[in-house]
Amino acid sequence: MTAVLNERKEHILRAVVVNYIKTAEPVGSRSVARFYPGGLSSATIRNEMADLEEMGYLIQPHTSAGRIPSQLGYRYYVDNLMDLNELSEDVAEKISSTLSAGKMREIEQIIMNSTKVLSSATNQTSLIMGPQFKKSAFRQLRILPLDDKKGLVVLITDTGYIKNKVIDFQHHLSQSELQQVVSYLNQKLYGLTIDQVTTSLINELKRDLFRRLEILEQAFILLEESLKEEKQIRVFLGGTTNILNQPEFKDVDKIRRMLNLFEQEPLLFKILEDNSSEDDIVVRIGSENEFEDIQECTLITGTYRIHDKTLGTVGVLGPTRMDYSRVISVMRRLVDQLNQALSSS
Amino acid sequence: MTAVLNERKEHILRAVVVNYIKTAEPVGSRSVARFYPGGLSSATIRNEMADLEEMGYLIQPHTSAGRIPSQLGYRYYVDNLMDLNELSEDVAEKISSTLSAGKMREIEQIIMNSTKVLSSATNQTSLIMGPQFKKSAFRQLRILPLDDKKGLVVLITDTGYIKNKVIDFQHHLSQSELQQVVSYLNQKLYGLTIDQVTTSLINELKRDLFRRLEILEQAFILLEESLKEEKQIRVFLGGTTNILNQPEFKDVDKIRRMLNLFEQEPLLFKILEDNSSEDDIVVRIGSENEFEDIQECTLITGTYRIHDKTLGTVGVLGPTRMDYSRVISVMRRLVDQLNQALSSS
DNA sequence: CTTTAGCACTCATTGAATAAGAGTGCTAAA
DNA sequence: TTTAGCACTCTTATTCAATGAGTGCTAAAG
Repeated sequence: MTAVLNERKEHILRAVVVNYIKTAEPVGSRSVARFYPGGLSSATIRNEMADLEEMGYLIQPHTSAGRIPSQLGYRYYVDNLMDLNELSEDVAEKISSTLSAGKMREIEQIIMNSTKVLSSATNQTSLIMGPQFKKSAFRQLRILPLDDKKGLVVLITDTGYIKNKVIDFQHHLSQSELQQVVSYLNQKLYGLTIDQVTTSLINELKRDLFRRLEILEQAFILLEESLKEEKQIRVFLGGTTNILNQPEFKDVDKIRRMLNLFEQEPLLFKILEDNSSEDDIVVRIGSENEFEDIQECTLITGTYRIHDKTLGTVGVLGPTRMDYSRVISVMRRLVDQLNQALSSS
Repeated sequence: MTAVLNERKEHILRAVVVNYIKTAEPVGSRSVARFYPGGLSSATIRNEMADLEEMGYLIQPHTSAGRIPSQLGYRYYVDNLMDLNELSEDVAEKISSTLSAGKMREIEQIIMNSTKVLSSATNQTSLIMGPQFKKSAFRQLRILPLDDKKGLVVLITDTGYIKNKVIDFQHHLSQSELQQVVSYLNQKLYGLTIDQVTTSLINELKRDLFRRLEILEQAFILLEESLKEEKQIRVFLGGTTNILNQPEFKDVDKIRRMLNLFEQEPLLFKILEDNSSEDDIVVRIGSENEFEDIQECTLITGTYRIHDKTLGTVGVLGPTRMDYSRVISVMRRLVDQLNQALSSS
């Protein structure tokens, strides 16, 4: 990857990153000297730090200040220097217990709880994208007559989504006519993902059915609305107030921009979706993020799956000065548990 | 109500309130003099203002500053001085169009949209409590067999709630057995509110049924979970970032406390529920609020109904320096539209 | 008795000047 | 190559005076 630093420089870079993550203050040569095992003097460290700055790994906020890691510095740290610390017992415990308590829970419930654990365990804002409805496979469609004018359409997918909608019948429908329509639809749609149920397919089905029964215009509404819904996948947020604890967000204006972002679900969705990869865990530091609004932040994402099918993405968003090691281990753990919790249902 | 002020004092109090609401700056005698129609000198105004302060309607932040309304001052203004300004055409339009666009919408969707209009039209944070599930009346219970091991329980209330849950059958159930159970349950439960379906009633039903069929343990889970849910009514928030625009929230610490509150749904629920009254619109200024966390704020609430049954509460929360007139007219309008939108579905 | 002009006074805010302190870069010696 | 030493830089905190908005009070005018 990037040019390899000699061991001493690596030590120093690590010292700066670790210290800065902890204190949020520029770190000077003296503190690094204390940190450095093979007792070097601060003067030597200063020279090395000047080098590291020239190479782009460190930044000096002003002449008489210590150094802070640059984006490149963080990147080098994450790629080469960071060692994943073990999760403390209680955090691991907390994650497991939150996710496995009652088995009989809705998928949304599971996810909402996940945002809570994730944000509290990382002290950052967490965001989790719910399972992508449009990638779920159609399993069953049912119509429950409520009275002779109304019915309840129920749509069930393989990922456990259950959508329903009350519809008005235009004309009276006999039980057997309803049966016919429903079983026809089930037969045609079975196994398709919601993605694949295009408007044209629906229209085709409609034509087909109208030939036999001149009714049921509305029975299709649920399907059509489900399609629209692809743009409305929910993103769940947790710990949004955590950013207020970060000194980099002591400026009210920055806070506003950030919270504003949090209110725009579609944007969050895009951000998460763009980062959803087959990879285990992705770390996007600063301007590595495509979205301007978070280019002062680091976004760490992971994907969760059910039966090896990618369902959604979980993310942690915070300032670039973030405890990478901790966040990554927490997220790894969470995704594991999430996978288990979901596949057992 | 409170002691009545003479006309001149009322004029002056109104001037102070209106000005302060607009500018967020303490208003001095000179600005009131400009505002006052019957050209009085600032000295006279000063005397009157000193009186008003002594009477508790005004406050002087420090000796050489103008006056700001006290809580009592706001109260007097709201009760006696405020004239409800007409809603501007475009705001009225916006509310109507948001709520009546597609008729075929879920109740949750309607409410989420409402929070958006409400917050953007008032520049404050809006909160809306979803229909109280527990006060809805049971209408129908259905069980849809999915395969021979699983079924979908569907619970429908008169307020349009549809709850569903996949259950595992412990043993195989014949179609007719299922029918029996279901119709028995429907008969027993019809018309009861969810509130009234107590655990003891459920247990009674269980005993009753077990005598006939030794199965269906899980069919009750939906019911039982529905009961638990009474504590989980969702509160929808809109425009939380609006508080950041208020000068009274320029302190990061206050912001944190406020946002923290916003993250605690159960608390929000309590706050709204306590304020839900049969009355049209309720204004709670400062310490009139029971909850400490919002005693620097004003909460204005209204209730929406369907067929004359109170369903939920909508609220606007902001600093006591709030444009009462505007918020109240917007809310009145919104509640009206909401009532219409809900009763037409 | 009420209103108003006049004036001294108060207090928050602003900006400049100063002091303190942290940390650097450079030089020269080890 | 490393290190001690020192002058230098730049931020932060503090003090101080100046500014100005607005008041309260008094005494005169209506």
